[in-house]
Amino acid sequence: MSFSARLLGWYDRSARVLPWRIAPGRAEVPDPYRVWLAEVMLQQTTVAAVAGYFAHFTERWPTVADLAAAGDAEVMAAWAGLGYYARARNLLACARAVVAEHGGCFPDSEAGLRALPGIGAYTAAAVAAIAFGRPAVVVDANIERVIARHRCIETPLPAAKRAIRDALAPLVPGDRPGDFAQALMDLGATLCTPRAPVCARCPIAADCRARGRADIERLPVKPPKKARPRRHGVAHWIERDGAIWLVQRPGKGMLGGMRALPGGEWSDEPPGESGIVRVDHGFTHFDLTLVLVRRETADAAAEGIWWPISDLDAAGLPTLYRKLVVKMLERDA
DNA sequence: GAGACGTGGAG
DNA sequence: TCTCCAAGTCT
Repeated sequence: MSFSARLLGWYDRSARVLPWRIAPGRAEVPDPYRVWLAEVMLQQTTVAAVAGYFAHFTERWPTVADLAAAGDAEVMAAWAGLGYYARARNLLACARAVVAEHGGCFPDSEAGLRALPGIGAYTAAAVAAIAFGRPAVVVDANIERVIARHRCIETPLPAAKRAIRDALAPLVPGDRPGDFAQALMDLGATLCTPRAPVCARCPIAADCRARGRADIERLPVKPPKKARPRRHGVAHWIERDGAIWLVQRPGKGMLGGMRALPGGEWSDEPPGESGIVRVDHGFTHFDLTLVLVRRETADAAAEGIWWPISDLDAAGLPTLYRKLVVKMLERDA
């Protein structure tokens, strides 16, 4: 039996049930908007983390036109806590481009999708395959791992991407390419896991070159990690009449475009003053220690908004600031 | 190609 | 506690 037949047979029996997925065998037609939204949310983000956000977004903005008509602030606030906030900025830009330049319908080709904001090689291929049945070569981190092991590719990532893609391309079936891609991702997420893969239940183990190797977990080979430096910052708690002063961070860079507590630039050295509350927060490429100090007044020139303390959940603060606020309120309590 | 860019869960 | 890392994209 062919690679894709074995894989799809397994998928028909074992596909995960996910809110954005149409179960294999159902005649239902996928909604490209929902497929795209899920794919963007799932970039570098776990299924568990995405589920609630996906439900909220699709309920509040059922179509791409609804999303395109939404305001920047409400979309950024709805994304708060999910991370990688450039995705939210690009999400909105993409929705607006689909409405303005494509009459509200997503392009049905990989190239057309790839040209939209926030849609890279992976997402373009995934949407083309899943939403439009195009035989695109979908390669994400799961699929890289599955193929690197199946072919025993020893080249370290990211240089191995070419070999992985070349190995996968001839395996993509003309029929059910979307299920094929999702099957490989499910396989990587549930059986061909980074650690302790379950080869005994793998549908493609028969011809897997890494099966049985004691060092199968070594594949795919990845470059060594770099140490994360620690940085420091000060945030200001400016309170008046049961409200606190919130600002919006610059459109680019860390937490770009997100609502935040005001404060100084982050630095490599600890600040002179010690705060009343402190949080340690890990980002991808550095750890941050942020201290909170009271201030009586905001910068006269600064743009911002007085936000009721009783309704801070609705402010859409990223996790860093939410942690600080929670600690501050616990302290006062 | 390499670095920037979040967060929370698992082992 | 600590490291790894999850359906990547952009510059």
